[in-house]
Amino acid sequence: MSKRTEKTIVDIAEELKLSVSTVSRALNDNPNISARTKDKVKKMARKLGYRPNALAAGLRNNKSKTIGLIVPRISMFFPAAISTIIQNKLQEHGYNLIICQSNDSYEQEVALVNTLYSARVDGLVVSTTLYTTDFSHFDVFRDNHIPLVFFDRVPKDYNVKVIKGDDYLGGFTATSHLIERGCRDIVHISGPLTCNLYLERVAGYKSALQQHKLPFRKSRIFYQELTRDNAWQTCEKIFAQKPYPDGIFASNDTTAITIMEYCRKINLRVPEDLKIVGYSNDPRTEIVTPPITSVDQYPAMMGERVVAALMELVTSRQTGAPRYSQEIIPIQLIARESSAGATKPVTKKK
Amino acid sequence: MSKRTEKTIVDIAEELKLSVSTVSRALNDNPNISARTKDKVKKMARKLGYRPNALAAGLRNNKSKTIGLIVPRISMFFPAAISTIIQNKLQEHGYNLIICQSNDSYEQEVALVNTLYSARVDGLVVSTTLYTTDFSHFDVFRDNHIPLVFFDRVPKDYNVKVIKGDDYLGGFTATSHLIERGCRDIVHISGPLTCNLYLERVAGYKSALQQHKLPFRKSRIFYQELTRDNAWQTCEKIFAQKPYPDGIFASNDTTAITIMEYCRKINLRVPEDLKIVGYSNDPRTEIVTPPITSVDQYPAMMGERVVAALMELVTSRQTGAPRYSQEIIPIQLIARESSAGATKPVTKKK
DNA sequence: TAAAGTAATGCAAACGTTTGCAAAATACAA
DNA sequence: TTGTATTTTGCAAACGTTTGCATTACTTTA
Repeated sequence: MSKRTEKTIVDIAEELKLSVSTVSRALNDNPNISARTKDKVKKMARKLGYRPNALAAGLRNNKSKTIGLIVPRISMFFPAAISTIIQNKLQEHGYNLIICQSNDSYEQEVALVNTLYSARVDGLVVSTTLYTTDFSHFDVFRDNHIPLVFFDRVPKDYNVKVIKGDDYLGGFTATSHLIERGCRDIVHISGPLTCNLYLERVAGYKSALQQHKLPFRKSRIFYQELTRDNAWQTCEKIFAQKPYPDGIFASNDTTAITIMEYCRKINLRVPEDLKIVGYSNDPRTEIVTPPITSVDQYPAMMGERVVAALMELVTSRQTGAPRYSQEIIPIQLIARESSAGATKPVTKKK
Repeated sequence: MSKRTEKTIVDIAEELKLSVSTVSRALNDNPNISARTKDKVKKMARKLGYRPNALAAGLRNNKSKTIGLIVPRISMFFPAAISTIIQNKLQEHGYNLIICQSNDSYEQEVALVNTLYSARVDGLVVSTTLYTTDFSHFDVFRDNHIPLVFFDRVPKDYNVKVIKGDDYLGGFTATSHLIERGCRDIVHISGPLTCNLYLERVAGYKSALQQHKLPFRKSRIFYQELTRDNAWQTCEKIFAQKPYPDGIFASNDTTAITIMEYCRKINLRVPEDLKIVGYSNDPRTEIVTPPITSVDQYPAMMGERVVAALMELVTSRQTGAPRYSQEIIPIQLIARESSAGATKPVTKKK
């Protein structure tokens, strides 16, 4: 019985003795409807409390004015920051955003891709799971030429639009920074190598060591999901026996912060005894004591580029515009107290 | 040309020489379709790469299996935590979630409510803007009996389902705690009173003072948007002249953290010279030095209750189930170092 | 005043589902 | 076998829009 109040353009048409097509056109500001009619229609629409039905319009037009977004989790700084930007930018373009979290589960990601396809989103933005190595669940989008953009955690060997940070340079810069500040035995705590961006940071780390003629040792690098618990456990391993490292480059800030807490517990001074660099420039790095050096990834810029790329794809759905390409967002090292110390000459060996 | 690949149930029907109705029923596991037919249909659906069109189904059924969520911003701890819970819970119920941010702008909130209505969401969950005092933009939902649930920042005098924290008790507990730890001159930094929950916390603050026979002074309470910048400025005001307060109860953790940083800058010892209590139990309170006492609001519980309430409303759309009621989620004070100190007897005056 | 041109409106089909009701096919009983 | 009950399937309308094409209503010009 409650449904009696839902007005449609048919109601407007009847009320005004016009045809539905005229009403539809009037509401959409079609140029060949007279100004007077438009006015009448809009007034009546307001009077009746008419609300357009996006489902019906979407069905007819084959577009929903909705974009899907899949991120690992919304509670982590970097994806949250990007989601915010994307949401606000898309709003300006008149698009809605369906934000979904995969919780870093491959199965959930697959399920989400399918429901978002069913929802007939006009485009999909994804930062993949840590463990996504098979990308065939995105085929529906790619093969149907529905705009598809990946950011940050992006696929390897899958032709698609990609916007990522400069992770190689990030790893290289972070490590070089530690070396320049005097570190000679640097541990790297990395995410799992199934995720491409960690691979690149590791490559940057290695390359920095090499360039400064420092030995690379497999035992000085750890691969793990970068959670607080794992960080703590790894610290226990690292500091179970001497010699202690004099620097740690952690591939996220949660890990870096946890390392610092561990150091406090075992009375290791940061930065005097151990220097730490994190990744992402999470605001938390600034409020801990001492503040932690980190690698900024310019989330705002990345978010804006994602939306720009998406809108390009959306508007050029059938033109021959290239559906894939890779864009690299720069990084910047933000030096803070956790890696302070005299910049030492780096060419001479210890 | 790309559209040629989009299969529909009509294609399945033709392929199988069945009617579309049979195919539809088969896919929906309707009981009076034979098992053999169901099997055939599902096989063919898979073979053709059929994907249901949620828009069409939604139009026909007058439901979209989608819920809308409006929060001030997704990058703040509390709304982010709740959103995560809500999203994951809804997924279990087979619902999609459209997360939107109002950025604490009333105009944006109004706009979002309208587009979400147009999108024909099956329900709406809202934590309002700081400045929302007129709630008439929600009338469309309320009057059409579309499930509508508010949490945390909830309306006043607007009959609707509400799930909120125990803000009065939170304010009371936080203040009492400071008093018990020896504070006699307690500043309260509150959010704007347009938002109901701050009003209640203020009431709790006052009542605690009164109960311990401490004077309430208007000059010791500040109303502001609880940002980092505002917190810093307020600190400058507070510490521009003596006597300094010996305790501050801040209505969010960002403010509490900023106060602590300010204290470090002016060499005021926390907790010896000044004790601090925040609100929300943001994980950041735990990693700063010293860790900050805060009031936990049980976001997980609140999120779960929100979804439960929503699902109740959704499933009992036309039964006479009450569309409004208020639920209070408990709070708990988490005492940390920022308010440490001997528990002093509180009855005797200074 | 009629012809021709332009502006404004209407008709009807289509988008992809679901579902009440009718019809057909099968099973069961006599 | 025939009739009846039961299971399975099909027909067609409906959901609320949009849009190509046809039609009608106005202007303008000669």
